[in-house]
Amino acid sequence: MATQKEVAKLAGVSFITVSRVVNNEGNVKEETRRRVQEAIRQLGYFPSHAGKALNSGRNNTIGVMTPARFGEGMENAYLMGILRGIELACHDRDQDILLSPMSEEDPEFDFLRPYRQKKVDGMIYVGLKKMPGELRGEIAERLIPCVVVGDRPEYDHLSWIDTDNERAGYETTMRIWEAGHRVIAFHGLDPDFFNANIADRERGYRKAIRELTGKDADERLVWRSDYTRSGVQSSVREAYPRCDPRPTAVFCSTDNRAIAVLSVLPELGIRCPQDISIVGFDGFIRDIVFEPSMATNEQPLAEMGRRAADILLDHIEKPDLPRREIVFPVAFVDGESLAKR
Amino acid sequence: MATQKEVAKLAGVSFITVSRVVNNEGNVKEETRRRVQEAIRQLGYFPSHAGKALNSGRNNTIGVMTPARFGEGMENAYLMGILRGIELACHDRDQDILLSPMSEEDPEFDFLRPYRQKKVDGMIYVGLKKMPGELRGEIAERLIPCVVVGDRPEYDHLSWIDTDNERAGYETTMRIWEAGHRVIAFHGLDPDFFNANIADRERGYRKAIRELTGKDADERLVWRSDYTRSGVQSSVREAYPRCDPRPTAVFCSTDNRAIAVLSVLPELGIRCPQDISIVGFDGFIRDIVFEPSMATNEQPLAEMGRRAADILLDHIEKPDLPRREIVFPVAFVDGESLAKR
DNA sequence: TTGAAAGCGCTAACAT
DNA sequence: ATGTTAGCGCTTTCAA
Repeated sequence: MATQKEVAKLAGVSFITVSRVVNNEGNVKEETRRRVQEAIRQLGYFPSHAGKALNSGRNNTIGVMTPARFGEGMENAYLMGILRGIELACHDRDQDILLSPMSEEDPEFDFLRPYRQKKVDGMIYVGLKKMPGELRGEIAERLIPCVVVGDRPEYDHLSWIDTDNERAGYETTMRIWEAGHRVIAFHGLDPDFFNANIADRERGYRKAIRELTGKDADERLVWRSDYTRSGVQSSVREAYPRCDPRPTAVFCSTDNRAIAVLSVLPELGIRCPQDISIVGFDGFIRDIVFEPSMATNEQPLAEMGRRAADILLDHIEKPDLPRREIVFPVAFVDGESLAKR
Repeated sequence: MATQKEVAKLAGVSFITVSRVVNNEGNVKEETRRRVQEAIRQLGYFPSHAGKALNSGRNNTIGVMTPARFGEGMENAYLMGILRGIELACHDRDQDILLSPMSEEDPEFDFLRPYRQKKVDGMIYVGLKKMPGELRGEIAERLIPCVVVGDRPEYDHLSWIDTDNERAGYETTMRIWEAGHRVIAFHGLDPDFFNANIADRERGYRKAIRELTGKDADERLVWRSDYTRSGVQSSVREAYPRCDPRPTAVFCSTDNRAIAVLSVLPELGIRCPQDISIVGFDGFIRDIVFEPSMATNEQPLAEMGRRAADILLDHIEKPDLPRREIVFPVAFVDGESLAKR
């Protein structure tokens, strides 16, 4: 592919003039400019990224680091929603996105590699799991432009964007109560796993229950499992019959859980919403499950991704900008799965 | 961040020795190597990508170009599945993935930009729509390493990977027939749109019907709409009552369509699977819709993405390799939505 | 208005 | 075994 030099030769000027034309700098006679442009067109010249990057230190590329992986089906609708927003912001600001396939199982995985190689100007961490401590330390110390999405690493120099999961958990529980339910179960995550979002939702649930009943939540009403459908199903099979009185509503910490809970109801001989109400969280399945339509909570994923990228790019351009902490609200979406009693 | 030069200074050697150590070349005394490594560690040196790329012409990055965008919810489970596979291959072969946010609405969008800038070594086109003709021409002419996924641009130098949609459409129709159905509708796409996959599935349907009945398919049984749920719904509302006799099964060209069809049944006073069977295509909702569980067809998306990336990387490494054309089989997944009669 | 020289970080080729 | 020179494509001085 053609280089500046070749264009220069064809146009009968020096390569620096080509550079000037390409970058729309002044100080080029109109006729020269035209000649250069013609040569560019003729040779199909395109400025090479590497030369530019080497020189300027800028890549016009941001990295997305995440322990979450692309999956098939629903698995990673969260990551996809965030990426959608990042993409929009990057489109507006002429940036590309670099995905570096790394997995935590890798003994020597290093989320920051793309930055260390100067392949990207900054990074967005989409953290369904917590960001590793050493990573936080290094990012803070070396002032690496970075924005965390979906977690709140209270750490200097780390900007983050999150939704108010605790509040959403609280308000959802309140809403279920107001619909007339007095025994409300929560379906969360096994303690072997950790997920900040889910933990926050549970905290909100507990807080609401405390306020509403004057007592701490009955632990028999807090159901738990791993991430699998079968795990959820067996947890419900076990936990439901043990509850006394039986819950009339289950607040599920994710839509996937809500679906799995829904699927196990027939064998327990109960129906939704006649016998039990179900509320989910995420909004991923709103368009898919429609009988009953699912009451859930929706996070503004695209908006979050977009803000993350915008903040990151601001940081990159002006390193002294103060870090940002943004909490997005979660929107409740009503559905038939939540019935009045 | 430290450079080779600084490391060299600290270790008391010349920068070329640092390069040798970093690249594990021979001809370095063990003691020198150790000294250099210590200096590298101390300074946290990491080879810069730009310098290397400028020199070698290789970026160790492949681009993914696609008119499909990341979406929220189900919208782009297809793209996500493919990306998953690309990611796996790239992980194995130490490559990164570049996403360049471009949209066709953009007057001056140019899918090849990242390649022209030498930001990537090759590209994968994930084509739910057909690849624009000029693009195909340029790629072929300039021998740009490129693999097309989900379409078959019969063109020199263009490798592609696709699933056998026509055969899947044919076999699915056969299967529905074998289940005892004699009036089988097909739900496809409005002619205003084009989607090679869906068109192929329809072709398979028509072929099977011709073989089975000795006649061309009854056009009243070929339903069509745009991509929206409400579009699908109203198409069914209109088309179903006009059929005489009424179909006992609908072969939907995508799962999204199947869901939408399912959702409109109540108002038509028919139930699935008792009154009408439904078969989908894609397998995206297998884990979500379970009453009835959906009979569908699954494409091996991750495997496809993986092969695409592998082929692309082979092409990049050995430009003279012949182009590849790979057809993956589609797997039928049985479900309660397809009932015997 | 144009150009020459130097340097960004790295490696290949050629010394020593 | 180690170092020197040159050059990848570009931009930033500085000079004409």
